[in-house]
Amino acid sequence: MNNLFEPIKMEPAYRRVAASIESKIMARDLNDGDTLPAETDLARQFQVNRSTVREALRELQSKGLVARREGGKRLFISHPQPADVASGVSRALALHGVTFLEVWEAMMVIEPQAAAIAARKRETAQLDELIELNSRFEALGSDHDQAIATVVQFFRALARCTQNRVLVLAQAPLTRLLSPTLARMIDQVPQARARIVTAQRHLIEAIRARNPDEARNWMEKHIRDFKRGYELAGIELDYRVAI
Amino acid sequence: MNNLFEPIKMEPAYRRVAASIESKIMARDLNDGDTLPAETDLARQFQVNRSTVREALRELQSKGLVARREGGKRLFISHPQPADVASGVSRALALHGVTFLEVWEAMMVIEPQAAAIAARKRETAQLDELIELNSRFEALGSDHDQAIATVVQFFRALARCTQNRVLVLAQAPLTRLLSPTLARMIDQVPQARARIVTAQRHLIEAIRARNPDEARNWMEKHIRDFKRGYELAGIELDYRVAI
DNA sequence: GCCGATATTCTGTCGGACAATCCGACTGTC
DNA sequence: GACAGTCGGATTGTCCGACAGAATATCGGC
Repeated sequence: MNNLFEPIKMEPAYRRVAASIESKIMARDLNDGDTLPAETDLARQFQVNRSTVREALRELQSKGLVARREGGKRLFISHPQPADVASGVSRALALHGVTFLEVWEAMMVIEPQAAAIAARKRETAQLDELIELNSRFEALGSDHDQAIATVVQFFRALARCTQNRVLVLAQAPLTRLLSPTLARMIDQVPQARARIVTAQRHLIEAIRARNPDEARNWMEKHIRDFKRGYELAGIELDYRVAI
Repeated sequence: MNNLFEPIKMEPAYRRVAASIESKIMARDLNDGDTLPAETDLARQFQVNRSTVREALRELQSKGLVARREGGKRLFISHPQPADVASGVSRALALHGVTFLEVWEAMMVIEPQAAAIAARKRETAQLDELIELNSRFEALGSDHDQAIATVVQFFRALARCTQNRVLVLAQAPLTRLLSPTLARMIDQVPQARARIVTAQRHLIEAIRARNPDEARNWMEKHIRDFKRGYELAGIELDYRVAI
């Protein structure tokens, strides 16, 4: 049966301080770039000890709501950077033991559609970036780490072409989780590089021509190819991704 | 010209402590449910002050890597809960001023495909949950908050039908960002509720019959309907979402 | 106005302290 | 044996005070 009383929650001071600052940020009462008052000042305002304020600040810092400028001392209000958010998501997924197959399936959901949208909305500079990344990938020698980094950058750049920050953020963790296993695949499947170059070329052409269907189809092929590559490389598909 | 030496980065002790514990967790050297040593003990092991350890712990706590059991005192290793991760993502998107249109577009990318996969992979218990949520939504009176919560739960439950944790996590922030504006829409468009019930019924039927195409089509209609509802409610589509 | 030296501020870290409270063990009662 | 009291140790939340070193502001000189 149902309990009559809810457990009362005694939130510690450092959490209340953090929540208070956070709400000011979310309400845009404190804006991006504003400098936060000094710790002693905050301690005075909240009527708590500086240690307590510091613990609250660590929390905000790891949420990405405040940050320190390069080599700087004072804290500034900042907005969570996509890279940080994405790394948090990847960490969570990795810890939950998500398999390669799940990541791949999610990419099959997102990437082809993203490519189609990119074909409709891309801007010239973004197309140039894709072209640049493609030729850089082709020019790379045997440095596999570089190669994988370039492939990942290609995916990210393509996501940016959609002009949709939600899609950019949804996609970032996927490529991040993919890259370690992608390394193994490129190592062991000789023809992988050529196939990637080809797919990228066709994608670029479709996006240049603003042809969504063609872009979607090629992206689908491209992603499907990854799975084929994994199978060829003898990597089990229920391999738990790691970062 | 290029500098010979890179600036060495002097990471503060609390960050090194946090990184050290985090790496132990990521390497599964510390497993889910294990109790963390007491603060004084950690301070002794790392040879730093307890205050320093505490700042490190706050960081891990807000990343969701350690948590405290209900009313407990000791810290335990835990895996980031999807809800926490999703709320971090939504916060980031909201702070970046993402518009309703971007969220909607992302939903158009993810949800129909997710529905198709759900139709292929759902289990019986999950289908029952969808049915339950649908009838609960229909039975609800004029309590709009309850209604929206139920709609959101329906989306989440449908995502779980895909058996894909990546999709679940990718989708969660979207519904979260959608719900505040969804409230406004249901308030102002009288026929909205009936249309939602109908769409959910058709979705359930398609998923029950394991018919991916039908599920995809109905989900597409369903999401498209949201946008129509917004237009009817006179909500501007470049409205910045908030949480 | 620009530049360098100096003073000031602020952070990172430390040590110690104390109340609250959680936990486990122990005890006695029904 | 199940259960309510009691008690002591362990642990957290919070505080205080302190100090070195780095970043920042100030000021005098050109």
